Amino acid sequence: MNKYYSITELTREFGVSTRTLRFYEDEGLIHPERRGRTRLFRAADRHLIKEILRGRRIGFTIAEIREIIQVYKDPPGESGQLRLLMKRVEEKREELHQKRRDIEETLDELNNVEEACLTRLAEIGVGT
Amino acid sequence: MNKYYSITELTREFGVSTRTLRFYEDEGLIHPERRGRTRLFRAADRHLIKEILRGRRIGFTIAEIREIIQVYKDPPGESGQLRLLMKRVEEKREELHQKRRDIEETLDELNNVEEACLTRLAEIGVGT
DNA sequence: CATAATATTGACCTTAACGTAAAAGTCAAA
DNA sequence: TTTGACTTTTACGTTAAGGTCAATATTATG
Repeated sequence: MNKYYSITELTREFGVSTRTLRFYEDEGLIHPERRGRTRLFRAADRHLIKEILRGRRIGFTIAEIREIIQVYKDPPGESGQLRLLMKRVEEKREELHQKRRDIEETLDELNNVEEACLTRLAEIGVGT
Repeated sequence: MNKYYSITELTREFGVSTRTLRFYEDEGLIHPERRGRTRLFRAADRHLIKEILRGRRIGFTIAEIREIIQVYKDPPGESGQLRLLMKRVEEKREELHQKRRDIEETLDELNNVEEACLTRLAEIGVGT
């Protein structure tokens, strides 16, 4: 095991461009190894990419994602920093709860739209 | 009743700038009335703004939001269009489901971070 | 060995969603 | 009447997150 992933391998798996992965490296989110100039991605990098993309999907900015990664890499030791972090965590939680409510409401609306479509189709269907 | 809202009234309620509301008008999302040059917003506009901002929070683009509003304003009558719309609805639903999963996972992670903080704080607290 | 696939860096380009600043008009209150 | 709050339009600026293109390796394979 201990496999390496090539960049295109990962772009195919995740449906992103090489530019995107290089961009994430430039932004300090990932740090693939190198053989010569070529990037070699480890399972850990792959996993990190997965998390980055998840963050992206829910609307986190690169800066926010970087911050989160930083916290995992080296968590704060001082109590003031810890409290600050907890406050930020609480804020993010609120934000995500709101987003979840937004999604629920929108899903309800989509259901309504679909039903309206079906009703209308049935009406039309009768006359066809 | 039948009240009008001024633009600043709404910016305060929703925490957005006047630029934003004017932008939404330029983009054809809302159509406030006018008295002279001044915009007068109705309850319906206010409600629409609420929906626009909800869409924004879950990552919809202006174009997508406009499209949704359009569907409500004048739903397609032809069966081909209806089927197309239903397909789009299904896609959106998938997207939102994914997003909801992403949020759940991230909320779990936030919980972990918080717990780690508390644990660490307790450790430090002992020695302080 | 030639071709195709894949890799690199560097540089400029693009799009969305507003921000910001300028110049000017309206209206109420002190 | 002047100050302050609010309004308008026009127009250029900004930021994030990559896209796109060029020029150049490296590598595998038929």
